[in-house]
Amino acid sequence: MDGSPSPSLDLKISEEKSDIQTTKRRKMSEKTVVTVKIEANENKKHKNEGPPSDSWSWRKYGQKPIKGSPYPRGYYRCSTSKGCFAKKQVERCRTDASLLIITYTSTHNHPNPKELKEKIEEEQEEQLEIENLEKQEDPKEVEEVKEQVYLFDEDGASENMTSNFHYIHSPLRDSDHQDIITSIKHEDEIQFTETLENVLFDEKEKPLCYPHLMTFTTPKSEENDFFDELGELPTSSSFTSFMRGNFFEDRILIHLS
DNA sequence: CGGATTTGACCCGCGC
DNA sequence: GCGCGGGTCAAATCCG
Repeated sequence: MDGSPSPSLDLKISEEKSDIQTTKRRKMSEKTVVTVKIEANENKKHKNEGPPSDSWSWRKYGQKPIKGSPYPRGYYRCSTSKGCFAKKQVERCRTDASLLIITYTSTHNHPNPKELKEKIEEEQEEQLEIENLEKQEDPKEVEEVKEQVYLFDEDGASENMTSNFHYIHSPLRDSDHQDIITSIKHEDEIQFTETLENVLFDEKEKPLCYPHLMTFTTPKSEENDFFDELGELPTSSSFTSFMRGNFFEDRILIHLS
């Protein structure tokens, strides 16, 4: 404080900074919250508070202790692309250390490297198939395969994957198959947000996490049980449709290495 | 040596 | 206006 060289300069810098920050903050409305169950806690030895790996590469830029929680929150931003605004926050559930709460903010503005790689490999395989068929000189079959490939590109199934960049819905990906499961919350799902907010973060009356609600490691026969339990909650149609639409689609496998 | 992580400082919003 | 809590920055440090 005593050594501040040029007050006017400092002021200017801080003004610019605050403009940037407020702009950033306004943009941060798009959030997806994912709770991740980590069964194999033994791996904590290797990666203490480390985040589960997903198909994006993240760079940690901060960590803060969170009031009321024994666990700090880590702040990560996407390091794949320089201009990418995607961020995530990783913290442990206050009441259940085996639950990670990951909050994704903003979407990636570039393709997912791994998905891109998979796509390229897929296309190469298709190309190979075409070439093989052409060798066999079966024009009809060749045409069929070509058509399929064409349609795949035409309807945007592959293009959208790389142009829409809404990857936050399946943020975590595979490798070692630990049991993980998760719930996901989108900020624009207001009713559901409130509901889940109550479940996860109601400090006044309830524990902050309901592990039994989160642990969908084998959901086939337990789905109904889960929804039975939810019956006590003020479920709205958007809530249930959200759950059916996204919840189980986004089953997540985590690689802890 | 370059990229990733750590960590204290700083800034901002919000509630009182 | 002040203090608190959360989010970000950036210098120092670590690591492959």
